Amino acid sequence: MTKPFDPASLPPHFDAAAAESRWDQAWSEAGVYHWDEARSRDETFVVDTPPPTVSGSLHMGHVFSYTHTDVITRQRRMRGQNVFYPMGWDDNGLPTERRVQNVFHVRCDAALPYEPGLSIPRFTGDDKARKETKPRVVSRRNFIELCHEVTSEDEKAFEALFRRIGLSVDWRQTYATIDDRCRHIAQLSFLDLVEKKQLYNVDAPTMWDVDFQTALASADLVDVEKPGAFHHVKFAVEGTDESFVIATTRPELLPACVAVCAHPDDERFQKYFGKRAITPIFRAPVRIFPSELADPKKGTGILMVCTFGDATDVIWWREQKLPTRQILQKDGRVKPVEYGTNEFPSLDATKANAAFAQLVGKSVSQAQKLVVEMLRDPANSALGEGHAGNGEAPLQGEPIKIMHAVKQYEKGERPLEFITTRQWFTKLIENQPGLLAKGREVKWWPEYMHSRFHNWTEGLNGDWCVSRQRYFGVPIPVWYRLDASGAVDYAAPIFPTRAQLPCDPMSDAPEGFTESQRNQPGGFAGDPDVFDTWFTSSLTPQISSHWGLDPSRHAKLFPADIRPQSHEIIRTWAFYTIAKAMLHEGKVPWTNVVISGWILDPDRKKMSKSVGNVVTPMKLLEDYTADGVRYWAASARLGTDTAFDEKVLKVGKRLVTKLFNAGKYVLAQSAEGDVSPGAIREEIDRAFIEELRGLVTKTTAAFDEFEYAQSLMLTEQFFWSRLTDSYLEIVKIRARGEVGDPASRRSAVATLRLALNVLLRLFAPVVPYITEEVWSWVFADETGQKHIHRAPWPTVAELASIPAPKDAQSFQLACDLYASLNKKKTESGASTGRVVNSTSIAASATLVTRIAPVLSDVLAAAKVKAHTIGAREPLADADGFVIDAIDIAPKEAKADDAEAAG
RNA sequence: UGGCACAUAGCUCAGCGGUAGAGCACUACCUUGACACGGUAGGGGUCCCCGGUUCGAUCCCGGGUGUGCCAACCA
Repeated sequence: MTKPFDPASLPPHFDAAAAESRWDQAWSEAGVYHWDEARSRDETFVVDTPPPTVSGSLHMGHVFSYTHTDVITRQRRMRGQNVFYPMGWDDNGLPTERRVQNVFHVRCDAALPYEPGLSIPRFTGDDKARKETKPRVVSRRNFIELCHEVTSEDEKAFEALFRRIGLSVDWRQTYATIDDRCRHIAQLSFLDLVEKKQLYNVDAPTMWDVDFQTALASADLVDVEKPGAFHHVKFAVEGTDESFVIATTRPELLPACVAVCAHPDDERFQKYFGKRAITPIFRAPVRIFPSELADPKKGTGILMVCTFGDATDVIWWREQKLPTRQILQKDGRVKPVEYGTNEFPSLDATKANAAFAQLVGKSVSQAQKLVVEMLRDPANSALGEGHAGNGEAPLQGEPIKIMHAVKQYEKGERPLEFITTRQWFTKLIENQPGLLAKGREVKWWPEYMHSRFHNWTEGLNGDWCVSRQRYFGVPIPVWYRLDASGAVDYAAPIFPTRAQLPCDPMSDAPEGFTESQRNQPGGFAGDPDVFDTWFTSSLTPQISSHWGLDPSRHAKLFPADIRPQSHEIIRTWAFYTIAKAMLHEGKVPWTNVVISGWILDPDRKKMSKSVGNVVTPMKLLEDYTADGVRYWAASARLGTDTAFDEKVLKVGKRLVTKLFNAGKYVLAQSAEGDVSPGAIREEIDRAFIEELRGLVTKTTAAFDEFEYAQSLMLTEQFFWSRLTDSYLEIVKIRARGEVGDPASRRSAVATLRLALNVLLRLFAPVVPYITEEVWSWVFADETGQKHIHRAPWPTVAELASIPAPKDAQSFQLACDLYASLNKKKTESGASTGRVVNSTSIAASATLVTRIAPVLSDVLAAAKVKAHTIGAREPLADADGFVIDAIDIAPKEAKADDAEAAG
């Protein structure tokens, strides 16, 4: 006898919310998702989880991609792999910095000393009070402590949501990108790269955001379409009576003009090469040189080179060894300079200085207006006596308005500037070939995502600026000596020893110095800067593996097996992670990158907080259950952007309900004696199992290619259309013992139970709650696998003991005949539940023979009392079963239905 | 301007060298003992356009068009 299972003990409807919290707790207590440190690397599956930014909230885009990872991970766990699935929190960086400033009304000053035990209350005042109260200024270390306080709350909320959606994370393996270990490993990375001569510091023009006042890397930039205008400005050619007109969108940089250039083949300007031009207003003599980079068709074909208007200016400055005339300071305003010096030569220094004085302290846009006004004044012409056109205004015509793409910081508002500052750089350019090779070594899913990496890497045009002039981040672990006059010696930085890490050079003194020597002549100064957040985030595989801290753990967890992420950060996160792994150990950081697409809103726009079109998960989890939400996420293939569609969630919830009901029904079927797979002996049962074998093969192959959506679709189709709509309906009567002998009843019950058991496991990675629920009713005890998520993934080998059917199509034929009978009933205006007194069936001779072994089940299911079946020419196999006649019994009278009885 | 991707039923999406699929929506019917969050039957598509390869193309190749992304362009 089967194990007693009383379906009546179950609630009529599945209470998903209760089950979710119950199972989450049970899984936690049982350690179902724990990584086993004792098992070997080759048995282990390591996930390099994306650490979400914890300043803010999670939306469906997060749920989407994290579910993809979880589905893959769960299937690996069921395949017996020792899964390492950590979670990180990215709290390092600007978003947290801003939030902490607001929450506590504080500002950070890296120069201040650390105040141990400092406690700052939350700022409760209104906006007015905020304006009137001066923010409390704290040291960087104290600021970081405050960041921890704020982010730990977000972390709790995030963890709760991630648990609710059933991420099978090993919550013992967590980190925050600003915690001690991450700081330690990031600083170790810095030291290692210094030792490997892959890191250097240099005083050079750097991409700079004037609002945040920090250096940037090209990966931090975005293009923004902005209005601008071409200004046509006349320059004179020294020692001639000639002149030419340049076009510029940045007339305010005229005082920083250091040269003029045109294409070498441009006949209009060839005669000027080697001569000097004279700028208007400032009357600075500047070189005129040829360059292939100048486009004869653009503007007027001849242009001014300034220090620095854009990236090309930097190239010309470097290649042509042009002088530096930096007129913008770090806040984007014009700084004081003096004309008539070597640095700022002028043929009329008095006039130049008078003009420039008006610009000092002005912003770029204010300066532009002023310069344009000056250019309208004929007195400011570059053209001296003897020049044709002497006496006209330098500005030729009105500025021509255009829209053009301008690079700016992705989090910023104003176009970036190039400002000469001292920064630390990681070498990329000389490593380009190696990086491209590493990109090919990694498997990309989908494969075409590799081209994103390849294109970006191939297009690199500078090293990676890793220093940022911010407060909240990992400090750059460097001090500099001060000479007797107090000047900083950047040439020989002092690095900490590895034992000193993690360290904050603004709070800690270098070895051989005492704190009293800080900022004193002959003493030292700490580097006030922090790392680019990607400098730390690019180490997530090493952070999880405790690189540099625990060699044996590192060997077990590095490189990782998969890196899940979305495509817009291939150029940042994926790229930098590959770069770090290569530079440190010559390895790839992971063997597979799996790329999730985006969730788009119904207008096909990316769901993002800044656009304000995000859908938050909580309501959807309540309405459609965690499994329903996961079903939605798992329905989308890797790499594919998907429009958010609530209908899919509905389908997911329906599946959950159906699994609950089907599970309940199947497990309620019982038979005397053995109902293990050995009892499966009927032809139709074996034919059904044969199809199940095909499903197991196909879904397993799909998962091997990370095609979880394909696996889900196949499993769902099989469950719905093969099991519940067909097989279950056809064998119902036999399973109830109303037809056939006890052995055939056992065969039906055994088949139903085996199919349910297998299907639950195939579904488990996608819908962990309902599958665990149904599993727990009977299978948990029966198999000894307490949790389905540790139960083995189904294999064909596991089904090998069940003999193949005589005819692989037996089940399909039964379905065909059953459908034909149903169709005939429907056409006759009767419901499919009606009893058939008699019917006559015709088919090809082969079909008549082949249907025989499964005929009784079909007739029972269709409630056929009497039938004839015979071969008829010229019916072919493809014609299927033809129902010639059907005699449907009158509607059965119900005992309690007087009307129907009459 | 270049690279990549996508273009299939009203909607969201599968599929794929052999004359089109699912779910939702729609129509008709059925409260049958797991499930009406169900079932049965059905309507609905020049598989973006034009060429080519092939016995045969929605699928492969070439060229368009449209959409999205990534990059270049910033004088």
